[in-house]
Amino acid sequence: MSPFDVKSTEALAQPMRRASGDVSPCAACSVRQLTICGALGAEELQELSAIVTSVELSPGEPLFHETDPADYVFNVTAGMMKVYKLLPDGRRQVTGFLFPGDFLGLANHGEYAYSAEAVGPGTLCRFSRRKLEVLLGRFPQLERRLLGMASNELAAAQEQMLLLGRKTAREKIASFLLLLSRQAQRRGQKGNPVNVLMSRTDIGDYLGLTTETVSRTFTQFKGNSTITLLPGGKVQVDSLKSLEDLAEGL
Amino acid sequence: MSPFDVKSTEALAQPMRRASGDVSPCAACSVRQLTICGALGAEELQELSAIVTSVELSPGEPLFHETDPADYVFNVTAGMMKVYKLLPDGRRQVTGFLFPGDFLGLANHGEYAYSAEAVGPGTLCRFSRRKLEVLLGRFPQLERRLLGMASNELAAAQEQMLLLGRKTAREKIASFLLLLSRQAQRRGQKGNPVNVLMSRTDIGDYLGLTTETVSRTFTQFKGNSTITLLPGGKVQVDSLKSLEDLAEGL
DNA sequence: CGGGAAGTTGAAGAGCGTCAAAAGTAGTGG
DNA sequence: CCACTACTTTTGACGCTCTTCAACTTCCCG
Repeated sequence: MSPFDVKSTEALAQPMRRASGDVSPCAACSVRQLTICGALGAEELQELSAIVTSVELSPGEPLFHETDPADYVFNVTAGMMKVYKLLPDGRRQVTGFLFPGDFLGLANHGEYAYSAEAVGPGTLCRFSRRKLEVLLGRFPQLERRLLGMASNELAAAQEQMLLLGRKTAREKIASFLLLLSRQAQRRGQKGNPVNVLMSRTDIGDYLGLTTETVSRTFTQFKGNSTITLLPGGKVQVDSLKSLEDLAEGL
Repeated sequence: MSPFDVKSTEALAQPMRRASGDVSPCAACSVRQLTICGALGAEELQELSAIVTSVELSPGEPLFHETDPADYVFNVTAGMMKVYKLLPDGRRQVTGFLFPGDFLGLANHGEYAYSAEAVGPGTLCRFSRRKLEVLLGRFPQLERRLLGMASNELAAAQEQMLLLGRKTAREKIASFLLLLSRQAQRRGQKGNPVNVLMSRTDIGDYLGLTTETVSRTFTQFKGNSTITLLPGGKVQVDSLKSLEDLAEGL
């Protein structure tokens, strides 16, 4: 992958394929191709798996907090994480929802730049930052992959700034539903109905809105015949065209 | 530099120092230490300078437009650039102001992910993306530096999302003035008075506000004895404490 | 079931946007 | 040097979107 030319990850999550004789748990990892580990061959992968430990989180359990010493970096392997920043009075901005294959652990002066916690139950791979850096020096393709992922995140961040700064509540919600749908499709799931696993509060904190406005806007879309709210947090998109037009302000 | 641990660039812009015998223009570059070029030794620098051309821009002149084929990447060497994204109806979100040493050219599927234009007169170094990628493969420290810069930008983007999603107009303007002041100090200039070189419209498009609100908020801070507006777009900070408290919502 | 959290709905209000006009600033040419 | 124009900034009045505060309903999970 070119480090500049950010192709959205076309690779789909593979079903577990554990060849007999594999000693590395990473070799069987279903999200390997989505993340930095996909850049490595079998032997290199084994070195990587030597420095990794698995972390399991319960719903709502924090992984780390902004300003904690940033000794580890992580890879989501199952579930969904949210990362966010707080203002002193408690106002919160969710800067992203992370899915299997996504990478966390960006730091600033040795401290995490944001907080991270599990939305539902989740599992992650934990790498010692120090040890991973040694491997980065030895395997340049790891670094290249990391750069590609960072570029991707940067493009997403800019799209989100456009949303936060210039879109209306309707446009924000429409964009959000489309984003969730497209992300699901990239992970090989179906894009409709959309699985909205996070709470209204989390959605509001991601879009710069209150829970009430999020709820009202959903209701409005329901009245529009744009969506139908299904049980279990699923949202059926009845008019994709409507949603796409709304998202772009048309 | 660790690719994860993003240290704010402490290096200051150096005055031009051209040793006799230098053949590479890069060797004399005053912002070299601030950007990827600082990762290279003299010989490597010469290879880099072989693939670079200089670009001069007049005030307001575009460098590239979102969706243009992304054949080049750039380094700002003088002046200030703004990068932005547009909605179909013309609403604009400025995602960043770039200063000497900053890097541009992130792409998505071979197309630029945002538009870029000069604010005042500016100059940049232009690299062919293709040729630079070859060098990246040969000089891993270039890639590491690039990753460090991308991580820095990512942290800044998250801070900006917090601002756009959760801060009030007053908090946004206060944060903006502090950001400009700190950036100037990092570049070795003095942080007070703050040199505000961009228009009210650009500020508004950066902070998710209208020009009118930007102007009104400046007026309000003036009445507060927090700032004084000086001719030439300079803003004198009279009470740093006020501004810092405002920025954090205290 | 039953209790608590999450979500929805309602009414009122604030903050920021919109529209309009005045004041300031800069550049141009006589 | 000043007048003229064009643009940017500031100020004012008003309106609308979204927030705030509150009550009610629905959904979970024990």
